[in-house]
Amino acid sequence: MLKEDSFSVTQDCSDCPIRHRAVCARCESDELERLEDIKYYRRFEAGQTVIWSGDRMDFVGSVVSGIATLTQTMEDGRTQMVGLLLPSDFVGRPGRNTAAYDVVATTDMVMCCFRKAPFEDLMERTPHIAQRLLQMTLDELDAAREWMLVLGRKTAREKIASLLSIIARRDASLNFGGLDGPVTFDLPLTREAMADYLGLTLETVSRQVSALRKDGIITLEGKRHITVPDMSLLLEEAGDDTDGGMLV
Amino acid sequence: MLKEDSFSVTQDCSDCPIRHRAVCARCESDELERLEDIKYYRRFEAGQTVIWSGDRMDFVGSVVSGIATLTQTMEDGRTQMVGLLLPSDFVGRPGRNTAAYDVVATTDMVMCCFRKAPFEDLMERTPHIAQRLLQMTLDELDAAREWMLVLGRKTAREKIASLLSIIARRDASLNFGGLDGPVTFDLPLTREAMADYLGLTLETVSRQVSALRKDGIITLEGKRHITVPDMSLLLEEAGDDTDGGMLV
DNA sequence: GTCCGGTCTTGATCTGTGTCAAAGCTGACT
DNA sequence: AGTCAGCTTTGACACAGATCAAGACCGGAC
Repeated sequence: MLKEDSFSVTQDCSDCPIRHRAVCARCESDELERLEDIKYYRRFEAGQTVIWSGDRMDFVGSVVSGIATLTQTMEDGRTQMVGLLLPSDFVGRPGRNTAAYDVVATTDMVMCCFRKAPFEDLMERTPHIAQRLLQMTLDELDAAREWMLVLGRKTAREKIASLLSIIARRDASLNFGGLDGPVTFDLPLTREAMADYLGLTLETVSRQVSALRKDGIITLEGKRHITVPDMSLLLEEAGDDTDGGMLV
Repeated sequence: MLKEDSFSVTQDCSDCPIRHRAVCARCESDELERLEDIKYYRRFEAGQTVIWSGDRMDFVGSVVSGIATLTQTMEDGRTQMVGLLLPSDFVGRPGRNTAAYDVVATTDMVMCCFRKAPFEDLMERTPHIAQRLLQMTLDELDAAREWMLVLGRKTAREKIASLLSIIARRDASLNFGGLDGPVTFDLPLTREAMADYLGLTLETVSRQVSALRKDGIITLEGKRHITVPDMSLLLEEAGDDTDGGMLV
């Protein structure tokens, strides 16, 4: 279950600042009005595991700001990140989930609760929203499968390039920036988190990031601020000339 | 698009031999009757790619017999299998799919076509079936995420053990067999296909299968017929003591 | 300022898996 | 029966990435 004391309601949803891909009081007001249910913000603080593997999800929500990760763990402690939650991403599903949600940076979410179970409501009362939910789930499935290719077949350098291009793309689309000129963004993950995502060690991540810098594919300011002079070069490094959307 | 000449209608669905997890004329007759649409068998022959990456899926169906795989490919030819279709599995989704479906062994499917687009029909006319579709998609997503852990963090030996235990479990559940005593099954995949699934080379697969045999975890008759004397030993090798369901 | 913990980089070495190569097996076809 | 092609096994070696270890950097607490 959600640990009730790990977050707090901060404000009403009415000034939701960004467009959400899922359900959101601002952007989908006409659809959600009819649900007549509660919409509100919740804030999750960094460093917490807010949903545990095996928890039942009794809500739907959309990320407004911050970043969280979805992680699978083995008994001996090995972990694999299986998803990244960035602003505009949707959270929530019927039944139990199998991965743990860890908050990396303070994250605000728009939560939508329902009088009945959220998913019964969604399916019965608003089939068109249910259809969107299905579409988003399928998108996540596609993303997971593309990531399987990254994990199974790409080299360390290609993996790093893949991750950077995903984050760059996500960032650009949120800020309505283009991918033609240089792209600049802040890396929201530590080297260790990147390693967890890519099935590598943090040392290898560090080395490969340095290598990409030496080769002029990326520029670093500090540890986290990255500029990509030419996205097509990065995509080439990723072994990924299709510039179609990848990942979550 | 489905290559229309790559399969043929063989018989009516009325004698559908197995229970399907998805939609099936026999098992869900009351639900599907109301759709008043065509249900029929189609046979796909081994060695074909029947659906290509980027194809639009204009049908839903369920595997009756045979085996097919879902594969992602890079431009340089590296491939990663991202899903396995075994009897009782469901196929079909709105929109385009990103992976190619390859038929490994002659596969019969129950196809359900609709007067309108299949997924509009599903969502609008039968929300309870739509809900099942969502649930199945989520199950696939869970499976994909568990597989990401396998690909990213497990050793070759653990990967082999994971794959074998998945197939053993699927096989046992289809044949209503238990997992307590010895489990026997036929490996439906070549060493190369196993390697594609596991992000390994076929040589490594061969070596690790031999190693598991030498260590008494499995017994081989011929190349493909496998007996697992004690499933718990195999699960331990997989680094996977939870005997919960994995993968597709 | 100094200390300190967390993060990141770099180096040296080790090892698991890939690569290349050769040969064994098995079933299908003539 | 022989032969052939596809699949599989096994060996020798190479190399990418892991592991172990030492420091560098950087921001916050005091």
